[in-house]
Amino acid sequence: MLKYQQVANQIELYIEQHQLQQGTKLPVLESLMDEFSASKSTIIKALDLLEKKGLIFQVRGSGIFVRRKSRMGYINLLSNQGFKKDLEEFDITSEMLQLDVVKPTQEVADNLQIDYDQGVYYVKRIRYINGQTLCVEESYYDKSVVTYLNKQIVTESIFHYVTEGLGLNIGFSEMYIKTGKLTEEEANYLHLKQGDPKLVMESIFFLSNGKPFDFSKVTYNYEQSQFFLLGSGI
Amino acid sequence: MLKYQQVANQIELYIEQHQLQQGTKLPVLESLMDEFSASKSTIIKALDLLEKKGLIFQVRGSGIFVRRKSRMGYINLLSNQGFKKDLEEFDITSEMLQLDVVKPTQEVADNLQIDYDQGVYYVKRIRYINGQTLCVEESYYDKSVVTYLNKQIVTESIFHYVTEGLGLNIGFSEMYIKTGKLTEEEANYLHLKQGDPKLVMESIFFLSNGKPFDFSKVTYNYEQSQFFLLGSGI
DNA sequence: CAGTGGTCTAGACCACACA
DNA sequence: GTGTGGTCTAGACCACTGC
Repeated sequence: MLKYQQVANQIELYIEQHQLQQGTKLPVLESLMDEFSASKSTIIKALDLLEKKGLIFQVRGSGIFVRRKSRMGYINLLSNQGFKKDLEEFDITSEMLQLDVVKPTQEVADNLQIDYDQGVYYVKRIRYINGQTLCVEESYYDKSVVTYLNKQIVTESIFHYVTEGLGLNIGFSEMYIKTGKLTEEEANYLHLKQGDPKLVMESIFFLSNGKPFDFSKVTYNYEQSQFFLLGSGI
Repeated sequence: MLKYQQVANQIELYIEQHQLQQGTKLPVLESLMDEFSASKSTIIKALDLLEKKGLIFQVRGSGIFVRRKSRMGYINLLSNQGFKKDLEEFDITSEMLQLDVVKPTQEVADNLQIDYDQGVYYVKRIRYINGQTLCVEESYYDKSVVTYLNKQIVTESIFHYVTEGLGLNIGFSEMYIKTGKLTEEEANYLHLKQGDPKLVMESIFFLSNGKPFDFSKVTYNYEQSQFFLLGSGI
């Protein structure tokens, strides 16, 4: 693990364990440099990580301060990207409804940047949060990248399999969010009524070499889902 | 302006003007260092900015590549620039419905971290996109920070006034997103029906010293609004 | 004006991609 | 192995905050 990540983790741990309240000032840079035997740049890089995570904020000429905790019960749009680590915090289970190799529709082919005659894995799942229906998820995986899927992989974590099993690196993602009215089929899955509100999130995940490999459409239960997002800088 | 921002701007300009396509490889670091007479760290910091913005992606051991453009017509949740930049091809106007100094409710006082007897500015606005109602916005400003507001400021840009007119620095923000059903009043404003879907976004904006000064609740017309978000790293 | 965070540099060394 | 991006360092200097 990189040094600045280690430093960040240790500072984070310190804040948690000492239950530092919002506004508490952390030691000045020079102290942190001494404590962690690191250069200024390394400390700053660690602090930038924590700032991005929303734990602290830095004020030039003044100090480094603990930021208040954001509201509980919201899903973090930027850390909960389907990655294993973030899903573990909630009690999320999933049930597979379908797993097939299909020809992509134009929409899917466009988003995955593949030809219409290339096969894709189609996966349909329902996810539950603490036993309640959270969302219906339809995912398409480029079969030339994700060469094999089975029920076990799909029920556990596809992303874990992609990174660990296939040794691929996930680089970045795009997410699109809209609201609309539930169709009859969606309403049945979510135990809601047709015409009720839904939140639809389309995501595209890219390998670190820029190749898109996963296009997903997720329909959320509007009663079970709320999201949050931290902004920094302007 | 800082050097790494300048470098980032120039590279961005270069990509735009040469209409570089997705996957195009940019010059290697050393070339960029020469071209901009900057050190490696400075170039990397510039590239990090562009990566965060979603313009490029960097692959260790391989190169720096242009990322594809994301879909048009979506509002960037992280840009913090209002809608102007994302929807600049559309015609956005806003109408002020109310501007008053009021006592905060508990919800407002909590979010702005002030006492119940401190005054806050209450601003209610409607925003239109191409003549259609986009959203209804209710904002509360801590009056001890935003000491004065009038109709002109509110109709133009409050954030511009806060930064330029009052000389304050905006530091970071929190955003909370949920969906629900429109109330009768909201439906009237948005020219939709009671019970139709709505997307509600609550935002809290903080000065760079950590003081929250703006708490806003925005109710979007579900037919007119869609959002996007770029993820990077893991 | 003292204290503190941020930028910038030059260079050593490391980690990964690709052929 | 070569090329390329990333980490890390030590130190000079800059910019902002607040007494």
